[in-house]
Amino acid sequence: MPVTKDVLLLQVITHNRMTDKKEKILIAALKLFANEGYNATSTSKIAKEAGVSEGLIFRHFGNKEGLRDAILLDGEEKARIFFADIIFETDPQELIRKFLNLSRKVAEDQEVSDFWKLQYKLKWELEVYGEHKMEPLEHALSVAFSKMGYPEPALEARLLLINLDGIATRYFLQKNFDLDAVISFMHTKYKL
Amino acid sequence: MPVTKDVLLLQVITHNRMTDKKEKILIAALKLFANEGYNATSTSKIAKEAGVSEGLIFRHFGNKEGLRDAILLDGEEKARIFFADIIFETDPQELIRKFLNLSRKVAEDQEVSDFWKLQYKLKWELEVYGEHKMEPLEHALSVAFSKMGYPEPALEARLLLINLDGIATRYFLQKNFDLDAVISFMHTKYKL
DNA sequence: GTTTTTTATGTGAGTGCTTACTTATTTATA
DNA sequence: TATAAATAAGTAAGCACTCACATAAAAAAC
Repeated sequence: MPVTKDVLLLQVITHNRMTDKKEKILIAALKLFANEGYNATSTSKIAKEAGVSEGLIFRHFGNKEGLRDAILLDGEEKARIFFADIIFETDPQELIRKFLNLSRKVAEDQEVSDFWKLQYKLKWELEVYGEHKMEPLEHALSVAFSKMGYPEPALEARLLLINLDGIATRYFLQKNFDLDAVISFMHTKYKL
Repeated sequence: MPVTKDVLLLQVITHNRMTDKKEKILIAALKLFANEGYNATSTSKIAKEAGVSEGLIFRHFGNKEGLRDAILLDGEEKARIFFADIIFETDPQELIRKFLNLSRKVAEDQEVSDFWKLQYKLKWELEVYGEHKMEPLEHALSVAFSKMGYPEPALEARLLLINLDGIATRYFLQKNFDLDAVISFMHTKYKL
């Protein structure tokens, strides 16, 4: 069975249900990890924020690392959904355009913004990049650049993704970063 | 008195001297903060790594934050020195070439690598970008692009610096990142 | 359909250990 | 000998995690 957009969406709809309190722990941990960092957030703090006994964290997730991994696993799914619309675009120009619009889409929604901030924060705190998450996107970009006649589509795709990491760094950390100026400049560079 | 390369270098040579053990603490803390993170590194660990009693850290730096700030302050100076050779280059093509060579220079020296890794790690842990550190470099790049006839030199410079942040993210976090492939591709893109 | 048994969910007071930091005392240097 | 540098041995607070126990929900037995 081939992987399609519908299959990706289905995987989220059929996601295993969980208890109210378990979900509250996940939401509280996501918020605290994103704002204070993983190591700086204690399990007692998470329990307090979630309105739950501390022991329940360990009942559901085994240990603190288990809670972290549960959040990361959930994140992989969210990321795939977030990229699905780009990956299955057939027109190359439109694909690049949609890709460049990613950061604007992130900036528009506070919850989405927090999610990606956490992803980058954890990357640096745990020192794992998780390149497999970006691989389908890189491949789709590479195909698009190839269709558009670029001489080095694979490298062109990689460089564009590296650029996205740079933009994320600035957007989340530099207080007066002018996102629109940079994105529209990139539009002209790629002749869109 | 105008700021020149010599003035920048002088500031390091005349830098206040410090005791052996104080410097050992700074070196150990830099290494541990860079590789394990600020919150994940205990003062006792630093003392052990430096071969020094734990109390000495607090005698010299007051508290853990004081040690962190001392490292960051030292870092601003190191960053200026590191960029000086690029900023005072007059030939635009050579300036861009030297800039693109920065990451290779970082990769060559473990201590320099630790230093820049720490800078980025702390950026994310403390959520401050410190754009003023990069401003002279951005200005120099902008002038170079202007000399080379680029229509939007300021934006071109900013995009190149953003790219550097992306490259740093990959270089420090993605285990199999091919730095040389990306850098040499950028050389061709800028026709160097 | 009610009782009994089993399982899943949840609690809060502990556990030993580590943390950042202090203080009293000794060692080196000028 | 006076002052600064360094140490060893603390301290209270906070950490991740455990455990005996309570309750609620589901399954099984009658």
